[in-house]
Amino acid sequence: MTITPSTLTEPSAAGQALPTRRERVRAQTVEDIKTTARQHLVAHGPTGIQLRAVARDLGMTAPALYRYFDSHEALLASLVGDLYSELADVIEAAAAPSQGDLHARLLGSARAFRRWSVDHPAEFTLLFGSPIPGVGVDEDGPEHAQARRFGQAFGALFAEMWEREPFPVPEHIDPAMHAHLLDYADHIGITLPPAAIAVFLSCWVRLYGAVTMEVFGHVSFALADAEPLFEHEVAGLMASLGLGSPTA
Amino acid sequence: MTITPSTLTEPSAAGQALPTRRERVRAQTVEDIKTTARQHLVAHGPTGIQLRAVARDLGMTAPALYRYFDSHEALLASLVGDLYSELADVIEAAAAPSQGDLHARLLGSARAFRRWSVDHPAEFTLLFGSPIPGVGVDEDGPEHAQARRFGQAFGALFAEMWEREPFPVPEHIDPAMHAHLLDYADHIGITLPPAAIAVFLSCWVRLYGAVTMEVFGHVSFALADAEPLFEHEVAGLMASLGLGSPTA
DNA sequence: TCACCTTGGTGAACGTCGTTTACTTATCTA
DNA sequence: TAGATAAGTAAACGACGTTCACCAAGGTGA
Repeated sequence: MTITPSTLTEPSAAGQALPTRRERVRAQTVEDIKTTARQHLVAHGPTGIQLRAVARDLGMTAPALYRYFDSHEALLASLVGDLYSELADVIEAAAAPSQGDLHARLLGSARAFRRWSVDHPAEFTLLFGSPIPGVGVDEDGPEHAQARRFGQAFGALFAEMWEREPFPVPEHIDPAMHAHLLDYADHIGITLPPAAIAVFLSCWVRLYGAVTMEVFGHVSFALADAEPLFEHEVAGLMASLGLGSPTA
Repeated sequence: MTITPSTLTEPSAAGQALPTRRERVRAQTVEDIKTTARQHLVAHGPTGIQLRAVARDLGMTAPALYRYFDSHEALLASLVGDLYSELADVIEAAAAPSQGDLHARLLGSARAFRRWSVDHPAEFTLLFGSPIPGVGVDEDGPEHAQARRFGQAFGALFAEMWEREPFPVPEHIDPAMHAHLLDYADHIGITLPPAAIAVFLSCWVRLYGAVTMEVFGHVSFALADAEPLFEHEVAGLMASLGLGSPTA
Protein backbone atom coordinates (compact mmCIF):
# COMPACT_ATOMS: atom_id res chain seq x y z
CA MET A 1 0.00 0.00 0.00
CA THR A 2 1.86 3.00 -1.24
CA ILE A 3 0.95 6.36 0.08
CA THR A 4 0.97 9.16 -2.38
CA PRO A 5 3.30 11.68 -0.89
CA SER A 6 2.07 14.55 -2.91
CA THR A 7 -0.72 15.78 -0.68
CA LEU A 8 0.43 14.99 2.79
CA THR A 9 1.62 18.32 3.98
CA GLU A 10 0.08 21.67 3.42
CA PRO A 11 2.87 24.11 2.70
CA SER A 12 0.65 27.14 2.52
CA ALA A 13 2.13 29.52 5.01
CA ALA A 14 -0.51 32.13 4.40
CA GLY A 15 -3.51 29.82 4.56
CA GLN A 16 -6.48 30.91 6.59
CA ALA A 17 -9.35 28.48 6.11
CA LEU A 18 -8.03 25.23 4.76
CA PRO A 19 -8.89 22.58 7.31
CA THR A 20 -6.28 20.51 9.01
CA ARG A 21 -6.56 16.76 9.02
CA ARG A 22 -8.04 16.69 12.53
CA GLU A 23 -10.66 19.19 11.54
CA ARG A 24 -11.66 17.12 8.55
CA VAL A 25 -12.22 13.90 10.44
CA ARG A 26 -14.02 15.80 13.16
CA ALA A 27 -16.34 17.40 10.62
CA GLN A 28 -16.99 13.98 9.16
CA THR A 29 -17.89 12.58 12.57
CA VAL A 30 -20.28 15.44 13.18
CA GLU A 31 -21.89 14.67 9.85
CA ASP A 32 -22.18 10.98 10.74
CA ILE A 33 -23.83 11.80 14.04
CA LYS A 34 -26.38 14.04 12.41
CA THR A 35 -27.08 11.51 9.68
CA THR A 36 -27.71 8.78 12.23
CA ALA A 37 -29.80 11.12 14.37
CA ARG A 38 -31.95 11.90 11.36
CA GLN A 39 -32.48 8.21 10.68
CA HIS A 40 -33.77 7.86 14.21
CA LEU A 41 -35.92 10.94 13.71
CA VAL A 42 -37.50 9.37 10.65
CA ALA A 43 -37.93 6.00 12.33
CA HIS A 44 -39.18 7.06 15.76
CA GLY A 45 -40.20 10.71 15.58
CA PRO A 46 -38.71 13.75 17.29
CA THR A 47 -39.05 12.23 20.75
CA GLY A 48 -37.33 9.05 19.57
CA ILE A 49 -33.89 10.52 19.03
CA GLN A 50 -31.84 9.03 21.86
CA LEU A 51 -28.17 9.73 22.42
CA ARG A 52 -27.38 6.20 23.52
CA ALA A 53 -29.07 4.69 20.47
CA VAL A 54 -27.37 7.09 18.07
CA ALA A 55 -23.99 6.35 19.62
CA ARG A 56 -24.69 2.63 19.49
CA ASP A 57 -25.37 2.82 15.75
CA LEU A 58 -22.08 4.63 15.27
CA GLY A 59 -20.12 2.06 17.27
CA MET A 60 -19.45 4.54 20.02
CA THR A 61 -20.68 5.12 23.53
CA ALA A 62 -22.99 7.91 24.55
CA PRO A 63 -20.50 10.11 26.40
CA ALA A 64 -18.40 10.38 23.24
CA LEU A 65 -21.17 12.41 21.63
CA TYR A 66 -20.57 15.14 24.18
CA ARG A 67 -17.27 15.87 22.42
CA TYR A 68 -19.36 17.08 19.48
CA PHE A 69 -22.60 18.39 20.96
CA ASP A 70 -23.20 20.07 24.28
CA SER A 71 -26.35 18.14 24.97
CA HIS A 72 -29.25 16.21 23.55
CA GLU A 73 -31.02 19.47 22.89
CA ALA A 74 -28.02 20.91 21.05
CA LEU A 75 -28.02 17.95 18.69
CA LEU A 76 -31.71 18.49 17.98
CA ALA A 77 -31.15 22.19 17.42
CA SER A 78 -28.40 21.45 14.95
CA LEU A 79 -30.73 19.06 13.15
CA VAL A 80 -33.39 21.76 13.06
CA GLY A 81 -30.96 24.10 11.34
CA ASP A 82 -30.06 21.52 8.71
CA LEU A 83 -33.71 20.81 8.01
CA TYR A 84 -34.57 24.47 7.58
CA SER A 85 -31.71 24.70 5.12
CA GLU A 86 -32.88 21.65 3.21
CA LEU A 87 -36.42 22.97 3.08
CA ALA A 88 -35.18 26.36 1.94
CA ASP A 89 -33.36 24.64 -0.92
CA VAL A 90 -36.57 22.92 -1.95
CA ILE A 91 -38.63 26.10 -1.88
CA GLU A 92 -35.98 28.16 -3.62
CA ALA A 93 -35.78 25.62 -6.44
CA ALA A 94 -39.54 25.71 -6.92
CA ALA A 95 -39.59 29.51 -6.76
CA ALA A 96 -36.78 30.01 -9.26
CA PRO A 97 -37.57 32.25 -12.25
CA SER A 98 -36.85 29.31 -14.53
CA GLN A 99 -40.01 27.61 -13.28
CA GLY A 100 -42.33 29.82 -15.31
CA ASP A 101 -44.39 32.88 -14.55
CA LEU A 102 -45.14 34.12 -11.09
CA HIS A 103 -48.34 32.12 -10.87
CA ALA A 104 -46.54 28.88 -11.61
CA ARG A 105 -43.69 29.73 -9.26
CA LEU A 106 -45.97 30.50 -6.33
CA LEU A 107 -48.16 27.47 -6.93
CA GLY A 108 -45.09 25.31 -7.34
CA SER A 109 -43.57 26.62 -4.12
CA ALA A 110 -46.72 25.88 -2.15
CA ARG A 111 -46.87 22.39 -3.61
CA ALA A 112 -43.19 21.83 -2.94
CA PHE A 113 -43.70 22.80 0.69
CA ARG A 114 -46.57 20.36 1.05
CA ARG A 115 -44.69 17.63 -0.80
CA TRP A 116 -41.66 17.90 1.44
CA SER A 117 -43.84 18.01 4.56
CA VAL A 118 -45.92 15.01 3.60
CA ASP A 119 -42.86 13.06 2.53
CA HIS A 120 -40.99 13.97 5.72
CA PRO A 121 -43.60 14.05 8.48
CA ALA A 122 -41.10 13.53 11.28
CA GLU A 123 -38.87 16.33 10.05
CA PHE A 124 -41.88 18.57 9.58
CA THR A 125 -43.02 17.82 13.12
CA LEU A 126 -39.62 18.76 14.49
CA LEU A 127 -39.66 22.08 12.63
CA PHE A 128 -43.28 23.15 12.86
CA GLY A 129 -44.88 21.05 15.58
CA SER A 130 -45.12 21.58 19.28
CA PRO A 131 -42.15 23.56 20.55
CA ILE A 132 -39.63 21.35 22.34
CA PRO A 133 -38.53 22.90 25.65
CA GLY A 134 -34.87 23.55 24.82
CA VAL A 135 -34.81 23.43 21.04
CA GLY A 136 -36.31 26.76 20.05
CA VAL A 137 -34.65 28.82 17.35
CA ASP A 138 -33.03 31.49 19.45
CA GLU A 139 -32.45 34.96 18.05
CA ASP A 140 -28.78 34.25 17.42
CA GLY A 141 -27.01 31.08 16.45
CA PRO A 142 -26.88 29.39 13.07
CA GLU A 143 -30.39 27.92 13.27
CA HIS A 144 -31.87 31.39 13.17
CA ALA A 145 -30.17 32.26 9.92
CA GLN A 146 -31.29 29.01 8.35
CA ALA A 147 -34.89 29.48 9.45
CA ARG A 148 -34.73 33.00 8.09
CA ARG A 149 -33.58 31.68 4.75
CA PHE A 150 -36.68 29.50 4.59
CA GLY A 151 -39.00 32.39 5.36
CA GLN A 152 -37.21 34.50 2.82
CA ALA A 153 -37.81 31.96 0.06
CA PHE A 154 -41.52 32.67 0.24
CA GLY A 155 -41.09 36.31 1.13
CA ALA A 156 -38.92 37.13 -1.87
CA LEU A 157 -41.55 35.65 -4.13
CA PHE A 158 -44.19 37.93 -2.66
CA ALA A 159 -41.90 40.92 -2.90
CA GLU A 160 -41.32 40.20 -6.57
CA MET A 161 -45.05 39.77 -7.16
CA TRP A 162 -45.73 43.05 -5.44
CA GLU A 163 -43.14 44.80 -7.53
CA ARG A 164 -44.34 43.41 -10.87
CA GLU A 165 -48.06 43.90 -10.36
CA PRO A 166 -49.43 44.51 -6.88
CA PHE A 167 -51.99 42.04 -5.61
CA PRO A 168 -55.14 43.33 -3.90
CA VAL A 169 -54.70 44.26 -0.27
CA PRO A 170 -57.12 45.34 2.45
CA GLU A 171 -57.80 49.07 2.34
CA HIS A 172 -56.97 49.83 5.93
CA ILE A 173 -55.35 47.60 8.48
CA ASP A 174 -55.25 47.93 12.22
CA PRO A 175 -52.67 50.63 13.00
CA ALA A 176 -51.59 48.48 15.94
CA MET A 177 -50.22 46.06 13.37
CA HIS A 178 -48.20 48.55 11.35
CA ALA A 179 -45.00 48.44 13.36
CA HIS A 180 -45.32 44.72 14.00
CA LEU A 181 -45.72 43.94 10.34
CA LEU A 182 -42.73 46.04 9.35
CA ASP A 183 -40.66 44.39 12.07
CA TYR A 184 -41.70 41.00 10.82
CA ALA A 185 -40.82 41.85 7.22
CA ASP A 186 -37.46 43.11 8.33
CA HIS A 187 -37.02 39.95 10.35
CA ILE A 188 -37.28 37.69 7.33
CA GLY A 189 -35.50 40.19 5.15
CA ILE A 190 -38.10 41.53 2.74
CA THR A 191 -39.39 45.02 2.15
CA LEU A 192 -43.11 45.40 1.56
CA PRO A 193 -45.79 47.85 2.67
CA PRO A 194 -47.66 46.70 5.80
CA ALA A 195 -50.85 45.78 3.94
CA ALA A 196 -48.92 43.52 1.60
CA ILE A 197 -47.18 41.89 4.53
CA ALA A 198 -50.55 41.21 6.09
CA VAL A 199 -51.61 39.42 2.91
CA PHE A 200 -48.35 37.47 2.90
CA LEU A 201 -48.87 36.40 6.50
CA SER A 202 -52.46 35.44 5.79
CA CYS A 203 -51.34 33.25 2.91
CA TRP A 204 -48.71 31.63 5.06
CA VAL A 205 -51.24 30.97 7.80
CA ARG A 206 -53.52 29.18 5.36
CA LEU A 207 -50.70 27.18 3.86
CA TYR A 208 -49.34 26.28 7.27
CA GLY A 209 -52.79 25.32 8.54
CA ALA A 210 -53.58 23.07 5.60
CA VAL A 211 -50.25 21.25 5.67
CA THR A 212 -50.10 20.93 9.44
CA MET A 213 -53.57 19.43 9.69
CA GLU A 214 -52.70 16.93 7.00
CA VAL A 215 -49.35 15.90 8.44
CA PHE A 216 -50.63 15.69 12.00
CA GLY A 217 -53.54 13.57 10.89
CA HIS A 218 -56.14 15.89 12.35
CA VAL A 219 -58.12 15.35 9.21
CA SER A 220 -56.96 11.91 8.21
CA PHE A 221 -59.71 9.84 9.80
CA ALA A 222 -62.02 10.59 6.91
CA LEU A 223 -59.72 12.13 4.33
CA ALA A 224 -57.32 9.38 3.42
CA ASP A 225 -55.79 11.55 0.72
CA ALA A 226 -55.76 15.20 1.63
CA GLU A 227 -54.23 16.39 -1.60
CA PRO A 228 -57.52 17.51 -3.20
CA LEU A 229 -58.28 19.49 -0.07
CA PHE A 230 -54.87 21.11 -0.26
CA GLU A 231 -55.34 21.95 -3.93
CA HIS A 232 -58.72 23.44 -3.17
CA GLU A 233 -57.25 25.51 -0.39
CA VAL A 234 -54.28 26.75 -2.38
CA ALA A 235 -56.53 27.55 -5.33
CA GLY A 236 -58.63 29.79 -3.11
CA LEU A 237 -55.42 31.35 -1.88
CA MET A 238 -54.21 32.07 -5.39
CA ALA A 239 -57.60 33.51 -6.32
CA SER A 240 -57.40 35.90 -3.39
CA LEU A 241 -54.14 37.14 -4.88
CA GLY A 242 -55.75 37.79 -8.22
CA LEU A 243 -53.94 34.85 -9.80
CA GLY A 244 -56.99 33.02 -11.00
CA SER A 245 -55.95 31.19 -14.12
CA PRO A 246 -53.19 28.62 -14.20
CA THR A 247 -50.80 29.50 -16.95
CA ALA A 248 -48.16 26.80 -16.99
CA MET B 1 -57.69 -1.42 26.85
CA THR B 2 -58.35 1.73 28.73
CA ILE B 3 -60.05 1.25 32.01
CA THR B 4 -62.81 3.69 32.52
CA PRO B 5 -62.72 4.32 36.21
CA SER B 6 -65.13 2.68 38.60
CA THR B 7 -66.70 0.10 36.39
CA LEU B 8 -65.32 -3.12 37.67
CA THR B 9 -67.95 -4.29 40.10
CA GLU B 10 -71.67 -3.88 39.80
CA PRO B 11 -73.04 -4.87 43.17
CA SER B 12 -76.15 -2.77 42.92
CA ALA B 13 -78.87 -5.39 42.97
CA ALA B 14 -81.85 -3.14 42.49
CA GLY B 15 -80.65 0.30 41.53
CA GLN B 16 -78.79 1.07 38.40
CA ALA B 17 -76.51 4.00 39.05
CA LEU B 18 -76.29 4.80 42.73
CA PRO B 19 -72.61 4.61 43.57
CA THR B 20 -71.37 2.68 46.52
CA ARG B 21 -68.98 4.30 48.90
CA ARG B 22 -65.92 2.66 47.37
CA GLU B 23 -66.95 3.86 43.96
CA ARG B 24 -67.30 7.41 45.20
CA VAL B 25 -63.89 7.62 46.78
CA ARG B 26 -62.39 5.94 43.74
CA ALA B 27 -64.02 8.46 41.44
CA GLN B 28 -62.72 11.24 43.65
CA THR B 29 -59.20 9.83 43.49
CA VAL B 30 -59.38 9.66 39.70
CA GLU B 31 -60.48 13.26 39.70
CA ASP B 32 -57.60 14.25 41.99
CA ILE B 33 -55.10 12.49 39.77
CA LYS B 34 -56.35 14.26 36.67
CA THR B 35 -56.43 17.61 38.44
CA THR B 36 -52.84 17.21 39.58
CA ALA B 37 -51.78 15.97 36.14
CA ARG B 38 -53.31 19.06 34.59
CA GLN B 39 -51.39 21.29 36.98
CA HIS B 40 -48.21 19.63 35.82
CA LEU B 41 -49.36 20.02 32.22
CA VAL B 42 -49.81 23.74 32.75
CA ALA B 43 -46.53 24.10 34.61
CA HIS B 44 -44.24 21.94 32.47
CA GLY B 45 -46.00 21.23 29.20
CA PRO B 46 -47.27 17.94 27.77
CA THR B 47 -43.88 16.26 28.11
CA GLY B 48 -43.64 17.37 31.73
CA ILE B 49 -46.42 15.19 33.09
CA GLN B 50 -44.57 12.56 35.11
CA LEU B 51 -46.28 9.79 37.02
CA ARG B 52 -43.86 9.91 39.90
CA ALA B 53 -44.27 13.67 40.32
CA VAL B 54 -48.06 13.48 40.13
CA ALA B 55 -48.11 10.70 42.71
CA ARG B 56 -45.74 12.65 44.92
CA ASP B 57 -48.06 15.65 44.91
CA LEU B 58 -50.92 13.39 45.93
CA GLY B 59 -48.95 11.83 48.77
CA MET B 60 -48.82 8.49 47.01
CA THR B 61 -46.22 6.44 45.22
CA ALA B 62 -46.13 5.98 41.49
CA PRO B 63 -47.26 2.35 41.30
CA ALA B 64 -50.50 3.29 43.05
CA LEU B 65 -51.53 5.26 39.97
CA TYR B 66 -51.64 2.02 38.03
CA ARG B 67 -54.77 1.09 40.02
CA TYR B 68 -56.49 3.93 38.17
CA PHE B 69 -54.78 4.21 34.79
CA ASP B 70 -53.20 1.52 32.67
CA SER B 71 -50.19 3.63 31.81
CA HIS B 72 -48.73 7.07 31.45
CA GLU B 73 -50.27 7.27 28.01
CA ALA B 74 -53.70 6.30 29.30
CA LEU B 75 -53.61 9.16 31.79
CA LEU B 76 -52.71 11.57 29.01
CA ALA B 77 -55.49 10.20 26.81
CA SER B 78 -57.98 10.69 29.60
CA LEU B 79 -56.77 14.25 30.01
CA VAL B 80 -57.18 14.80 26.27
CA GLY B 81 -60.79 13.71 26.52
CA ASP B 82 -61.50 16.09 29.38
CA LEU B 83 -59.91 18.97 27.52
CA TYR B 84 -61.93 18.33 24.37
CA SER B 85 -65.01 18.37 26.55
CA GLU B 86 -64.03 21.60 28.22
CA LEU B 87 -63.26 23.22 24.89
CA ALA B 88 -66.58 22.01 23.47
CA ASP B 89 -68.33 23.67 26.41
CA VAL B 90 -66.58 26.94 25.62
CA ILE B 91 -67.43 26.83 21.91
CA GLU B 92 -71.00 25.76 22.52
CA ALA B 93 -71.54 28.64 24.90
CA ALA B 94 -70.22 31.12 22.36
CA ALA B 95 -72.28 29.56 19.58
CA ALA B 96 -75.54 29.55 21.53
CA PRO B 97 -78.50 31.29 19.85
CA SER B 98 -78.69 33.67 22.80
CA GLN B 99 -75.40 35.24 21.69
CA GLY B 100 -76.99 37.16 18.85
CA ASP B 101 -77.33 36.59 15.15
CA LEU B 102 -75.36 34.07 13.19
CA HIS B 103 -72.61 36.55 12.40
CA ALA B 104 -72.05 37.30 16.08
CA ARG B 105 -72.25 33.64 17.04
CA LEU B 106 -69.66 32.54 14.48
CA LEU B 107 -67.32 35.40 15.25
CA GLY B 108 -67.75 34.78 18.96
CA SER B 109 -67.01 31.09 18.54
CA ALA B 110 -63.82 31.77 16.64
CA ARG B 111 -62.73 34.27 19.27
CA ALA B 112 -63.62 31.88 22.05
CA PHE B 113 -61.48 29.20 20.44
CA ARG B 114 -58.54 31.55 20.20
CA ARG B 115 -59.07 32.87 23.72
CA TRP B 116 -59.08 29.39 25.23
CA SER B 117 -56.05 28.37 23.18
CA VAL B 118 -54.01 31.44 24.07
CA ASP B 119 -55.00 31.20 27.72
CA HIS B 120 -54.22 27.48 27.84
CA PRO B 121 -51.21 26.97 25.57
CA ALA B 122 -50.12 23.72 27.20
CA GLU B 123 -53.59 22.22 26.90
CA PHE B 124 -53.84 23.43 23.32
CA THR B 125 -50.49 21.84 22.55
CA LEU B 126 -51.65 18.53 23.97
CA LEU B 127 -54.81 18.59 21.84
CA PHE B 128 -53.62 20.09 18.58
CA GLY B 129 -49.85 19.89 18.58
CA SER B 130 -47.53 17.14 17.46
CA PRO B 131 -49.17 13.76 17.86
CA ILE B 132 -47.82 11.88 20.87
CA PRO B 133 -47.00 8.26 20.01
CA GLY B 134 -49.58 6.51 22.17
CA VAL B 135 -52.08 9.24 22.89
CA GLY B 136 -53.98 9.53 19.63
CA VAL B 137 -57.74 9.70 19.67
CA ASP B 138 -58.62 6.22 18.53
CA GLU B 139 -61.84 5.54 16.68
CA ASP B 140 -63.50 4.14 19.79
CA GLY B 141 -63.14 5.06 23.39
CA PRO B 142 -64.51 8.05 25.23
CA GLU B 143 -61.95 10.52 23.86
CA HIS B 144 -63.34 10.09 20.38
CA ALA B 145 -66.85 11.09 21.42
CA GLN B 146 -65.51 14.13 23.22
CA ALA B 147 -63.39 15.23 20.26
CA ARG B 148 -66.42 14.74 18.07
CA ARG B 149 -68.45 17.00 20.33
CA PHE B 150 -65.88 19.74 19.79
CA GLY B 151 -65.98 19.38 16.04
CA GLN B 152 -69.73 19.36 16.13
CA ALA B 153 -69.86 22.67 17.97
CA PHE B 154 -68.47 24.41 14.91
CA GLY B 155 -70.18 22.09 12.45
CA ALA B 156 -73.64 22.68 13.82
CA LEU B 157 -73.13 26.40 13.43
CA PHE B 158 -72.26 25.97 9.77
CA ALA B 159 -75.19 23.66 9.24
CA GLU B 160 -77.52 26.24 10.72
CA MET B 161 -75.99 28.98 8.58
CA TRP B 162 -76.41 26.86 5.50
CA GLU B 163 -80.03 26.18 6.34
CA ARG B 164 -80.93 29.82 7.03
CA GLU B 165 -79.19 31.40 4.10
CA PRO B 166 -76.56 29.47 2.17
CA PHE B 167 -73.11 30.99 2.01
CA PRO B 168 -71.27 31.09 -1.32
CA VAL B 169 -69.55 27.85 -2.26
CA PRO B 170 -67.21 26.92 -5.11
CA GLU B 171 -69.11 25.95 -8.22
CA HIS B 172 -67.49 22.60 -8.77
CA ILE B 173 -65.22 20.69 -6.46
CA ASP B 174 -62.92 17.82 -7.20
CA PRO B 175 -65.10 14.71 -7.53
CA ALA B 176 -62.36 12.80 -5.73
CA MET B 177 -63.32 14.79 -2.65
CA HIS B 178 -67.05 14.08 -2.73
CA ALA B 179 -67.08 10.85 -0.80
CA HIS B 180 -64.34 12.00 1.55
CA LEU B 181 -66.19 15.18 2.41
CA LEU B 182 -69.43 13.35 3.10
CA ASP B 183 -67.57 10.87 5.26
CA TYR B 184 -65.98 13.69 7.17
CA ALA B 185 -69.31 15.43 7.72
CA ASP B 186 -70.83 12.20 8.94
CA HIS B 187 -67.82 11.74 11.18
CA ILE B 188 -68.45 14.92 13.09
CA GLY B 189 -72.18 14.50 12.85
CA ILE B 190 -73.41 17.18 10.48
CA THR B 191 -75.25 17.00 7.19
CA LEU B 192 -74.19 19.40 4.49
CA PRO B 193 -73.63 19.20 0.74
CA PRO B 194 -70.00 18.49 -0.19
CA ALA B 195 -69.29 22.00 -1.41
CA ALA B 196 -70.46 23.47 1.89
CA ILE B 197 -68.32 20.99 3.78
CA ALA B 198 -65.33 22.08 1.75
CA VAL B 199 -65.97 25.68 2.80
CA PHE B 200 -66.33 24.58 6.41
CA LEU B 201 -63.04 22.70 6.26
CA SER B 202 -61.33 25.66 4.62
CA CYS B 203 -62.52 27.94 7.40
CA TRP B 204 -61.35 25.50 10.03
CA VAL B 205 -57.93 25.26 8.36
CA ARG B 206 -57.53 29.03 8.46
CA LEU B 207 -58.69 29.26 12.05
CA TYR B 208 -56.46 26.39 13.09
CA GLY B 209 -53.49 27.84 11.25
CA ALA B 210 -53.82 31.27 12.78
CA VAL B 211 -54.25 30.01 16.33
CA THR B 212 -51.56 27.35 16.06
CA MET B 213 -48.97 29.76 14.75
CA GLU B 214 -49.73 32.17 17.55
CA VAL B 215 -49.69 29.60 20.34
CA PHE B 216 -46.57 27.86 19.07
CA GLY B 217 -44.78 31.18 18.80
CA HIS B 218 -43.93 30.71 15.15
CA VAL B 219 -44.84 34.31 14.66
CA SER B 220 -44.07 35.70 18.09
CA PHE B 221 -40.53 36.95 17.46
CA ALA B 222 -41.85 40.09 15.88
CA LEU B 223 -45.54 40.03 16.68
CA ALA B 224 -45.69 40.35 20.44
CA ASP B 225 -49.47 40.55 20.33
CA ALA B 226 -50.97 38.47 17.55
CA GLU B 227 -54.57 39.43 18.25
CA PRO B 228 -54.80 42.03 15.44
CA LEU B 229 -53.47 39.44 13.04
CA PHE B 230 -56.08 36.98 14.22
CA GLU B 231 -58.84 39.56 13.87
CA HIS B 232 -57.65 40.38 10.38
CA GLU B 233 -57.63 36.73 9.47
CA VAL B 234 -61.05 35.96 10.89
CA ALA B 235 -62.49 39.07 9.25
CA GLY B 236 -61.33 37.81 5.88
CA LEU B 237 -62.83 34.47 6.75
CA MET B 238 -66.20 36.02 7.59
CA ALA B 239 -66.13 38.06 4.41
CA SER B 240 -65.59 34.92 2.37
CA LEU B 241 -68.80 33.61 3.93
CA GLY B 242 -70.72 36.70 2.89
CA LEU B 243 -70.91 37.93 6.48
CA GLY B 244 -69.29 41.28 5.96
CA SER B 245 -70.81 43.66 8.43
CA PRO B 246 -70.61 43.16 12.16
CA THR B 247 -74.06 43.40 13.67
CA ALA B 248 -73.67 42.95 17.39
C1' DT C 1 13.98 11.64 19.13
C1' DC C 2 11.71 12.63 23.09
C1' DA C 3 8.59 14.96 26.08
C1' DC C 4 4.33 17.32 26.17
C1' DC C 5 -0.25 18.73 25.37
C1' DT C 6 -4.65 18.26 23.00
C1' DT C 7 -8.27 15.41 21.18
C1' DG C 8 -11.45 11.74 21.26
C1' DG C 9 -12.62 7.85 23.22
C1' DT C 10 -14.08 4.41 27.33
C1' DG C 11 -16.32 2.49 31.71
C1' DA C 12 -18.51 3.41 35.89
C1' DA C 13 -21.62 5.97 38.25
C1' DC C 14 -25.63 9.28 39.52
C1' DG C 15 -30.26 10.47 39.51
C1' DT C 16 -34.74 10.03 37.23
C1' DC C 17 -38.04 7.96 34.53
C1' DG C 18 -42.12 4.32 33.47
C1' DT C 19 -43.27 -0.06 34.84
C1' DT C 20 -43.71 -4.80 37.18
C1' DT C 21 -43.81 -7.78 41.06
C1' DA C 22 -44.60 -9.41 45.63
C1' DC C 23 -46.44 -8.18 49.75
C1' DT C 24 -49.29 -5.81 53.24
C1' DT C 25 -53.20 -3.39 55.02
C1' DA C 26 -57.71 -1.62 55.03
C1' DT C 27 -62.50 -2.16 53.66
C1' DC C 28 -66.56 -4.19 52.24
C1' DT C 29 -69.48 -8.44 51.97
C1' DA C 30 -71.70 -12.82 53.13
C1' DT D 1 -66.60 -13.16 62.15
C1' DA D 2 -64.14 -15.09 58.10
C1' DG D 3 -62.92 -14.38 53.55
C1' DA D 4 -62.64 -11.82 49.33
C1' DT D 5 -61.35 -7.54 47.18
C1' DA D 6 -59.45 -3.07 46.61
C1' DA D 7 -55.68 0.07 47.36
C1' DG D 8 -51.52 1.04 48.89
C1' DT D 9 -46.25 0.20 49.62
C1' DA D 10 -41.14 -1.09 48.98
C1' DA D 11 -37.95 -3.01 45.98
C1' DA D 12 -36.31 -3.89 41.70
C1' DC D 13 -35.50 -3.68 36.40
C1' DG D 14 -33.98 -1.59 32.43
C1' DA D 15 -33.28 2.67 29.91
C1' DC D 16 -32.54 7.42 29.68
C1' DG D 17 -29.33 12.01 29.73
C1' DT D 18 -25.33 13.40 31.86
C1' DT D 19 -20.83 13.76 34.53
C1' DC D 20 -16.45 12.20 35.95
C1' DA D 21 -11.96 9.99 36.07
C1' DC D 22 -9.06 7.82 33.21
C1' DC D 23 -6.56 6.34 29.00
C1' DA D 24 -4.63 6.06 24.31
C1' DA D 25 -3.60 7.78 20.44
C1' DG D 26 -2.11 12.09 17.19
C1' DG D 27 0.11 16.39 16.54
C1' DT D 28 3.92 19.80 18.14
C1' DG D 29 8.09 22.07 19.75
C1' DA D 30 12.92 21.66 21.78
